[in-house]
This record gives sequence, C-alpha cells and structure tokens, in this order.
Amino acid sequence: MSRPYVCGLDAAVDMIGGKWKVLLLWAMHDQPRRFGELRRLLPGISEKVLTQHLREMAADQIVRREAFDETVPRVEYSLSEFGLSLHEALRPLGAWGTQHMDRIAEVRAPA
Amino acid sequence: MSRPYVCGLDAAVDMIGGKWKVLLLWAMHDQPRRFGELRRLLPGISEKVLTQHLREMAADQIVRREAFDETVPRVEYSLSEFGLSLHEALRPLGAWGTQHMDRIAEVRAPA
DNA sequence: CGGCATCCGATATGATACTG
DNA sequence: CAGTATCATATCGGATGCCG
Repeated sequence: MSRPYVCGLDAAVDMIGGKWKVLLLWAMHDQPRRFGELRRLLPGISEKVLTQHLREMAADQIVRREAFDETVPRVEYSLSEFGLSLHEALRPLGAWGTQHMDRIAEVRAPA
Repeated sequence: MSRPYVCGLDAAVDMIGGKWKVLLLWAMHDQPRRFGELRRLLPGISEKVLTQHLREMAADQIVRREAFDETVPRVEYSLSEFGLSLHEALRPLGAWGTQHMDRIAEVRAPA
C-alpha cells in the first residue's frame, strides 16, 4: 500500500492482500498445518508464493511458525490469537460471499 | 483470480481486491458521490484507476452509475443494495482494523 | 467535468531447478 | 520435507495528454 491508513478497513484489508491469504487463514483456522499440507490444500499455489505469504503472515503476527528438529524436517503453521481474531472478523464477509456466490460467479465468471 | 472459488470468503475478497475499493465503498456508503468528489476523497488515486475501479464495481453490480445529461457533465455513483450489503459484511473487519490499528502499523510501518 | 488512450515502471505471481 | 535461487510473466498502478 505505502500510504497512511484512512480507516481501520484498509488497514485490515492490507493484512489479507495476498492472493491466497484468506485461503491460508481458512486452512489453518481449526488446526495446525504443515507446509506440504498447505500446498496440497491450495491447488495451484507455487512453493515460492506459499513461502512468501507464510513469512509475511508470520511477520504480521497472524501465524505462528514452529520448526521441529527431527530426522525428517517438519514445520507447522498455525493461527495466533491475533490471526484467529482476524479470522473471526472475516466470518461475516465469508458468509456474504457464500450467500451471494452465484451472483458473484455470474458477474465475474471465474474458471 | 482466474480460479474457481474455494469458499465464499475468497469470492468476497475478489470483489474488494483493488487497491482503493474498500475506500470507495466507504466513501459512497452514506451518499451518492460525483467523480471529482471521489477523487478528492481519495488523495493519491489517479483518474485512470478511479475510472477502472468504478467500472469494475459497476460491472460487479456493487455501485450504480447515473449520468445526467446536462450542460455541465455530471455523473453520480452510489452503492446498490448489493454494495450496501457488502459494506455491512465488511463492518466487523473495519472494526477489527480500527481496534488493532496500532499493532498493524507496528508490524507494517506504512508511510 | 468526466472521462479515455498510451506508455512506463513497480509489484505480484508463477515455473523450474536445486539444496540441507 | 521444507524450503531457496533464478528467471520469466502478468497484473497493477501512475503520469501524461487529449476529447466531448
């Protein structure tokens, strides 16, 4: 954005600006997820972008990253309290999207 | 996006993806606004982007465009019922942003 | 006043190959 | 498995000038 926030709304939107962030939020909202797991849950996302988004969201304190030093590398990502509260704030928007999905698909006609 | 919606949330986010769309939503939520008025309300936006966003939002049936054929050109933009319902769905997110503005500014440090 | 056309740079996203 | 590095592309946003 690179501009002072005019209201809380664009500050909030700034946190979910990435192409896949709300989906990541959704994927992690009820359980921790591993890197490869998230990749499978978001078909089409590249490893690079997944890494970038997770790093940004961690920097934003929305997600927690926990690395386990075992024989097989394992990293788990989960929502922080802050991230959970963001997810809660997004629920009405999600409900709105679900409710009007048909209409949205009509005007947008995504693949 | 060019990808089928996985849940209502990313469908909704798809509608507010533009850099200034939530601000436009906010600017119009309580009264119709003229083109030049919106430009003044969103310092920094270019005419081109303003035009593009308004056209997209009109195509998305979020805003209504009304052109008056008078001696002086006049066009008014206002939220449709659909746009108003979207604005309502965004309120918790706006409240979240307002509530955590300090923290967001901390991790993001915008201009 | 309310646009549209064009060009340009910045940023976001993606494909592929390689590594600890 | 969980990344990193590099290269390429796409989309977004901005500046400028012109028009009814």
